Amino acid sequence: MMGRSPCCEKAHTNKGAWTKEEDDRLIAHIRAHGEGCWRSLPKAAGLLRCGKSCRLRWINYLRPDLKRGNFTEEEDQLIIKLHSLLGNKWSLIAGRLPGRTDNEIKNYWNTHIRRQLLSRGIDPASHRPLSEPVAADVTTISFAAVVKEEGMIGGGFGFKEENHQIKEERCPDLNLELRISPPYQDPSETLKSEGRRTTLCFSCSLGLQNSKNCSCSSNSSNSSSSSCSSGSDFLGFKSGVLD
DNA sequence: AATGGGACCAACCGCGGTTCA
DNA sequence: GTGAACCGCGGTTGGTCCCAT
Repeated sequence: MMGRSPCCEKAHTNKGAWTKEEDDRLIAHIRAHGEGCWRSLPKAAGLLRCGKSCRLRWINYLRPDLKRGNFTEEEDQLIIKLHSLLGNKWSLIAGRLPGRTDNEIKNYWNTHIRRQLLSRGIDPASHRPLSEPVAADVTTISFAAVVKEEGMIGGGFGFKEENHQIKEERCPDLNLELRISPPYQDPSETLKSEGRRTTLCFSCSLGLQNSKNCSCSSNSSNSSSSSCSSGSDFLGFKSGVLD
Protein backbone atom coordinates (compact mmCIF):
# COMPACT_ATOMS: atom_id res chain seq x y z
CA MET A 1 0.00 0.00 0.00
CA MET A 2 1.27 3.46 -0.93
CA GLY A 3 1.41 6.29 1.63
CA ARG A 4 0.01 6.32 5.13
CA SER A 5 -3.38 5.94 6.71
CA PRO A 6 -5.42 9.09 7.36
CA CYS A 7 -4.42 11.28 10.27
CA CYS A 8 -7.78 11.28 12.04
CA GLU A 9 -11.48 11.08 11.41
CA LYS A 10 -12.24 14.74 11.23
CA ALA A 11 -15.98 14.13 11.41
CA HIS A 12 -15.71 12.69 14.92
CA THR A 13 -13.36 15.17 16.58
CA ASN A 14 -14.15 17.86 19.11
CA LYS A 15 -13.11 21.43 18.52
CA GLY A 16 -12.88 24.52 20.65
CA ALA A 17 -11.97 24.87 24.29
CA TRP A 18 -10.64 21.86 26.14
CA THR A 19 -12.53 20.50 29.12
CA LYS A 20 -10.93 19.53 32.42
CA GLU A 21 -11.61 15.89 31.66
CA GLU A 22 -9.88 16.10 28.29
CA ASP A 23 -6.89 17.79 29.89
CA ASP A 24 -6.69 15.08 32.54
CA ARG A 25 -6.86 12.34 29.95
CA LEU A 26 -4.13 13.94 27.88
CA ILE A 27 -1.87 14.52 30.87
CA ALA A 28 -2.37 10.99 32.14
CA HIS A 29 -1.61 9.51 28.76
CA ILE A 30 1.55 11.52 28.22
CA ARG A 31 2.74 10.76 31.74
CA ALA A 32 2.31 7.08 31.02
CA HIS A 33 3.60 6.95 27.46
CA GLY A 34 5.57 10.12 26.90
CA GLU A 35 5.28 12.77 24.20
CA GLY A 36 5.19 12.05 20.52
CA CYS A 37 3.15 9.94 18.11
CA TRP A 38 0.44 12.59 18.12
CA ARG A 39 -1.45 10.87 15.39
CA SER A 40 -2.29 7.80 17.44
CA LEU A 41 -2.47 9.58 20.78
CA PRO A 42 -6.12 10.72 20.72
CA LYS A 43 -7.42 7.22 20.16
CA ALA A 44 -5.04 5.70 22.70
CA ALA A 45 -5.95 8.34 25.27
CA GLY A 46 -9.65 8.11 24.57
CA LEU A 47 -9.89 11.64 23.27
CA LEU A 48 -12.14 12.86 20.48
CA ARG A 49 -9.52 15.29 19.27
CA CYS A 50 -7.15 15.33 16.37
CA GLY A 51 -3.50 14.75 17.16
CA LYS A 52 -2.59 18.22 16.12
CA SER A 53 -4.96 19.68 18.67
CA CYS A 54 -3.54 17.42 21.40
CA ARG A 55 -0.01 18.46 20.58
CA LEU A 56 -0.92 22.14 20.73
CA ARG A 57 -2.77 21.77 24.00
CA TRP A 58 0.13 19.94 25.60
CA ILE A 59 2.88 22.22 24.33
CA ASN A 60 1.11 25.50 24.96
CA TYR A 61 -0.77 24.79 28.13
CA LEU A 62 -0.32 21.47 29.90
CA ARG A 63 3.43 20.89 29.85
CA PRO A 64 4.69 20.77 33.44
CA ASP A 65 7.79 22.88 32.73
CA LEU A 66 5.77 25.87 31.58
CA LYS A 67 6.36 29.09 33.43
CA ARG A 68 3.02 30.76 34.00
CA GLY A 69 2.54 34.34 34.97
CA ASN A 70 3.71 37.72 33.84
CA PHE A 71 6.79 38.31 31.78
CA THR A 72 9.67 39.91 33.64
CA GLU A 73 11.48 43.02 32.49
CA GLU A 74 14.45 40.83 31.59
CA GLU A 75 12.25 38.60 29.46
CA ASP A 76 10.77 41.67 27.77
CA GLN A 77 14.20 42.94 26.83
CA LEU A 78 15.33 39.54 25.64
CA ILE A 79 12.26 39.14 23.45
CA ILE A 80 12.81 42.55 21.90
CA LYS A 81 16.46 41.75 21.31
CA LEU A 82 15.75 38.36 19.80
CA HIS A 83 12.92 39.71 17.68
CA SER A 84 15.19 42.36 16.26
CA LEU A 85 17.60 39.60 15.27
CA LEU A 86 15.22 36.88 14.20
CA GLY A 87 11.99 38.58 13.19
CA ASN A 88 8.78 36.65 13.78
CA LYS A 89 10.58 33.37 14.44
CA TRP A 90 8.61 32.75 17.61
CA SER A 91 9.77 29.19 18.09
CA LEU A 92 13.41 30.27 17.97
CA ILE A 93 12.72 33.10 20.38
CA ALA A 94 10.84 30.72 22.68
CA GLY A 95 13.86 28.44 22.61
CA ARG A 96 15.81 31.16 24.41
CA LEU A 97 13.14 31.68 27.05
CA PRO A 98 12.79 28.57 29.22
CA GLY A 99 9.23 27.82 30.21
CA ARG A 100 7.71 30.10 27.59
CA THR A 101 5.97 28.91 24.45
CA ASP A 102 6.09 30.38 20.98
CA ASN A 103 2.36 31.00 21.13
CA GLU A 104 2.65 32.80 24.43
CA ILE A 105 5.49 34.99 23.20
CA LYS A 106 3.68 35.72 19.97
CA ASN A 107 0.57 36.80 21.86
CA TYR A 108 2.63 38.81 24.31
CA TRP A 109 4.45 40.52 21.50
CA ASN A 110 1.27 41.44 19.66
CA THR A 111 -0.56 42.68 22.73
CA HIS A 112 2.14 44.26 24.89
CA ILE A 113 5.56 44.76 23.40
CA ARG A 114 4.35 45.91 20.02
CA ARG A 115 2.30 48.66 21.63
CA GLN A 116 5.10 49.47 24.02
CA LEU A 117 7.53 50.01 21.16
CA LEU A 118 5.01 52.05 19.19
CA SER A 119 4.43 54.29 22.20
CA ARG A 120 8.16 54.86 22.35
CA GLY A 121 8.13 55.82 18.70
CA ILE A 122 9.81 52.65 17.53
CA ASP A 123 8.61 50.61 14.61
CA PRO A 124 8.12 47.08 16.01
CA ALA A 125 8.82 45.51 12.65
CA SER A 126 12.11 47.21 11.89
CA HIS A 127 13.07 48.26 15.45
CA ARG A 128 13.91 51.68 14.12
CA PRO A 129 12.48 55.02 15.14
CA LEU A 130 9.18 55.69 13.40
CA SER A 131 10.14 59.28 12.71
CA GLU A 132 13.34 58.31 11.00
CA PRO A 133 13.09 59.42 7.39
CA VAL A 134 14.10 56.94 4.76
CA ALA A 135 17.38 58.31 3.55
CA ALA A 136 17.93 58.49 -0.15
CA ASP A 137 21.23 56.69 0.11
CA VAL A 138 19.90 53.82 2.15
CA THR A 139 20.24 50.47 0.49
CA THR A 140 17.71 47.93 1.63
CA ILE A 141 19.01 44.42 1.54
CA SER A 142 16.48 41.63 1.81
CA PHE A 143 17.49 38.15 2.81
CA ALA A 144 13.98 36.85 2.43
CA ALA A 145 14.74 34.72 -0.62
CA VAL A 146 18.00 33.27 0.64
CA VAL A 147 16.70 32.63 4.09
CA LYS A 148 13.38 31.19 2.97
CA GLU A 149 15.29 28.57 1.06
CA GLU A 150 17.02 27.64 4.27
CA GLY A 151 13.72 27.52 6.12
CA MET A 152 15.21 29.38 9.01
CA ILE A 153 14.81 33.10 9.00
CA GLY A 154 11.75 34.09 7.06
CA GLY A 155 9.96 37.20 5.90
CA GLY A 156 10.19 40.40 7.81
CA PHE A 157 13.84 39.96 8.50
CA GLY A 158 16.18 42.26 6.74
CA PHE A 159 18.43 45.14 7.43
CA LYS A 160 19.46 48.37 5.96
CA GLU A 161 22.97 49.18 5.09
CA GLU A 162 23.47 52.84 5.51
CA ASN A 163 26.70 53.30 3.67
CA HIS A 164 28.62 52.65 6.86
CA GLN A 165 27.37 55.77 8.58
CA ILE A 166 27.17 55.53 12.35
CA LYS A 167 23.90 56.93 13.61
CA GLU A 168 23.39 58.58 16.91
CA GLU A 169 21.49 56.54 19.49
CA ARG A 170 17.98 57.94 19.74
CA CYS A 171 16.76 55.67 22.49
CA PRO A 172 19.64 55.39 24.90
CA ASP A 173 17.61 53.25 27.26
CA LEU A 174 17.05 50.65 24.61
CA ASN A 175 19.90 49.60 22.42
CA LEU A 176 18.28 48.24 19.31
CA GLU A 177 20.96 49.23 16.86
CA LEU A 178 21.83 45.98 15.16
CA ARG A 179 24.79 44.98 13.20
CA ILE A 180 25.39 41.70 11.51
CA SER A 181 28.95 40.72 10.95
CA PRO A 182 31.04 37.59 10.89
CA PRO A 183 32.45 36.49 14.22
CA TYR A 184 35.67 38.16 15.25
CA GLN A 185 38.76 36.38 14.18
CA ASP A 186 42.30 37.07 15.23
CA PRO A 187 44.02 38.28 12.08
CA SER A 188 47.17 36.42 13.00
CA GLU A 189 45.16 33.22 13.36
CA THR A 190 43.30 33.96 10.19
CA LEU A 191 46.43 34.32 8.14
CA LYS A 192 48.05 31.25 9.55
CA SER A 193 48.23 27.93 7.80
CA GLU A 194 49.94 28.46 4.48
CA GLY A 195 49.06 32.12 4.51
CA ARG A 196 45.56 31.24 3.44
CA ARG A 197 42.86 33.66 4.40
CA THR A 198 39.85 32.18 6.17
CA THR A 199 36.62 33.89 5.21
CA LEU A 200 33.02 32.98 5.74
CA CYS A 201 30.58 32.64 2.95
CA PHE A 202 27.32 34.54 3.28
CA SER A 203 25.36 31.49 4.45
CA CYS A 204 27.81 30.68 7.21
CA SER A 205 28.01 34.27 8.37
CA LEU A 206 24.27 34.07 8.93
CA GLY A 207 24.74 30.95 10.96
CA LEU A 208 23.43 28.74 8.17
CA GLN A 209 26.32 26.38 8.06
CA ASN A 210 26.17 23.35 5.84
CA SER A 211 23.54 24.97 3.72
CA LYS A 212 23.46 24.34 0.02
CA ASN A 213 24.36 27.98 -0.48
CA CYS A 214 27.51 27.50 1.55
CA SER A 215 30.47 28.34 -0.60
CA CYS A 216 32.95 27.53 2.13
CA SER A 217 32.85 23.95 1.00
CA SER A 218 34.40 25.04 -2.25
CA ASN A 219 37.48 25.97 -0.25
CA SER A 220 39.75 23.42 1.29
CA SER A 221 38.16 20.99 3.74
CA ASN A 222 40.19 22.49 6.59
CA SER A 223 39.15 26.04 6.06
CA SER A 224 35.61 24.89 5.45
CA SER A 225 35.27 23.12 8.74
CA SER A 226 36.95 25.80 10.74
CA SER A 227 35.09 28.69 9.25
CA CYS A 228 31.72 27.01 9.34
CA SER A 229 32.10 25.90 12.90
CA SER A 230 32.77 29.43 13.97
CA GLY A 231 29.87 30.57 11.84
CA SER A 232 27.54 28.26 13.73
CA ASP A 233 28.10 30.31 16.81
CA PHE A 234 26.93 33.40 15.06
CA LEU A 235 24.22 35.32 16.98
CA GLY A 236 25.43 33.60 20.09
CA PHE A 237 23.10 30.62 19.87
CA LYS A 238 25.83 28.27 20.99
CA SER A 239 27.99 30.54 23.04
CA GLY A 240 25.08 31.99 24.95
CA VAL A 241 26.30 35.50 24.23
CA LEU A 242 22.70 36.65 24.26
CA ASP A 243 22.22 35.57 27.83
C1' DA B 1 -27.58 47.52 35.50
C1' DA B 2 -26.76 47.42 30.58
C1' DT B 3 -23.74 47.74 26.87
C1' DG B 4 -20.08 48.72 23.74
C1' DG B 5 -15.24 48.52 22.86
C1' DG B 6 -10.67 47.10 23.71
C1' DA B 7 -7.40 43.72 25.61
C1' DC B 8 -6.05 39.24 26.17
C1' DC B 9 -5.15 34.54 24.98
C1' DA B 10 -6.37 29.72 23.72
C1' DA B 11 -7.17 27.39 19.76
C1' DC B 12 -7.68 26.83 14.80
C1' DC B 13 -6.07 27.13 9.96
C1' DG B 14 -3.09 26.65 6.28
C1' DC B 15 1.39 26.13 4.62
C1' DG B 16 6.11 24.17 3.92
C1' DG B 17 9.47 20.82 5.00
C1' DT B 18 10.23 16.12 6.43
C1' DT B 19 9.27 11.34 6.92
C1' DC B 20 7.45 7.08 5.69
C1' DA B 21 5.22 3.21 3.08
C1' DG C 1 11.21 7.52 -6.87
C1' DT C 2 6.73 8.96 -5.62
C1' DG C 3 2.95 10.50 -3.19
C1' DA C 4 0.52 10.73 1.09
C1' DA C 5 0.67 11.75 5.86
C1' DC C 6 3.11 13.81 9.75
C1' DC C 7 5.07 17.56 12.15
C1' DG C 8 6.01 22.13 13.40
C1' DC C 9 5.47 26.78 12.49
C1' DG C 10 3.45 31.56 11.90
C1' DG C 11 -0.76 34.01 11.10
C1' DT C 12 -5.39 34.59 12.33
C1' DT C 13 -9.74 34.04 14.67
C1' DG C 14 -13.11 33.96 18.15
C1' DG C 15 -14.48 33.68 22.94
C1' DT C 16 -14.03 35.76 27.41
C1' DC C 17 -12.90 39.28 30.59
C1' DC C 18 -12.53 44.00 32.04
C1' DC C 19 -13.41 48.74 32.07
C1' DA C 20 -15.48 53.02 30.77
C1' DT C 21 -19.68 55.19 29.66
